[in-house]
Amino acid sequence: MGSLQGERMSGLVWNVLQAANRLTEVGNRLAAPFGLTAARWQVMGVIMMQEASIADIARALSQSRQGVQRLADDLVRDGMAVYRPNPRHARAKLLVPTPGGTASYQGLMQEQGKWMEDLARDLPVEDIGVARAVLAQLVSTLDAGRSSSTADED
Amino acid sequence: MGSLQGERMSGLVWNVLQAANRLTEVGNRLAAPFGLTAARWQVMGVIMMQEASIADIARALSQSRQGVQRLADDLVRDGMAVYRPNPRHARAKLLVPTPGGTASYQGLMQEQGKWMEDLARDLPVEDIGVARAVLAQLVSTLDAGRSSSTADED
DNA sequence: AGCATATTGACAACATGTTGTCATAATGCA
DNA sequence: TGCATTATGACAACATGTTGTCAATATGCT
Repeated sequence: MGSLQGERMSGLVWNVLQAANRLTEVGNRLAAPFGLTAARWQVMGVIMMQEASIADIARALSQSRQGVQRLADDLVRDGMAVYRPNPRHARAKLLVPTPGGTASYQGLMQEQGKWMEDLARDLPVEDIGVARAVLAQLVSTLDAGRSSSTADED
Repeated sequence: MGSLQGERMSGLVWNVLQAANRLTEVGNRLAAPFGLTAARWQVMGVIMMQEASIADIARALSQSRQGVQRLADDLVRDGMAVYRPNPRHARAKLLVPTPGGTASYQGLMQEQGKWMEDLARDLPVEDIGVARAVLAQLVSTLDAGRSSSTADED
């Protein structure tokens, strides 16, 4: 029954999940010295580009507003970011990095750069490209399937 | 600063994390009709091969005993598995699937097979192989780095 | 046999994500 | 203008993972 194609795909899925677990774990270790976590780092990444409301950030990360809300509150509590009034919306405050948050983020990005070069050293350049294309296609297919079955979310 | 190799690697990491999120989400939707979740499905997968203690399962999945313990208790509560005395260890009970759990798992695996074939349809066979190799190498490198820096865990 | 060490399960605290529900603010259309 | 719809934030419940701690059980070595 199980087609050869299907078997290979199952193996790929397993590799993806394993890799994601490891990457998140290392990401957390990398971020800890800067007072950040992998998840908060992601949020900082969004607001470093441009100030954004909670809902904006959630959309940028394909996550729920509620989850991002808690991360944002944590960042504010830790002095990494602050809420600023939004001239275009009374409730949707804008989250912006503090100077300290900016410094942490930039230091962390520098560490991440070194880490990425270490990881890339073991892999053929062209294979990385192929892997990216495969995963991008996979994400695209999965997203397409989602929008067809459920028309609304949140 | 950021090398080209590093940039490509960062992109790959982002693709991996995105793909893992989607896969887990779809996995949960797939498992729900069978009274399972993606996480419990994984645990069932281990004990379908061979009865195992909580610690055995945790090692097989590279997860913490504590996390697996809760999933196992959930499976037992839902009638998917039962604890059986371990002749070789007074405390380390063995987790084994019930007939109902076995039926759910097998039905789910059949659904998964169809899903995998759908996903594989969009992708060149040889590219899947390359992607798997890249991710396997990545996992290997990440695991190697972990064992060198931290000698003990748990 | 006896004791140090490792393994295991239980319990607690926490980080990260989800969904559901509600109230308020913004928007668009008759 | 007024009203239905949408967008947003807040709060709660839950699923899944982590780490830390403790007690009980095995195991191995002298």
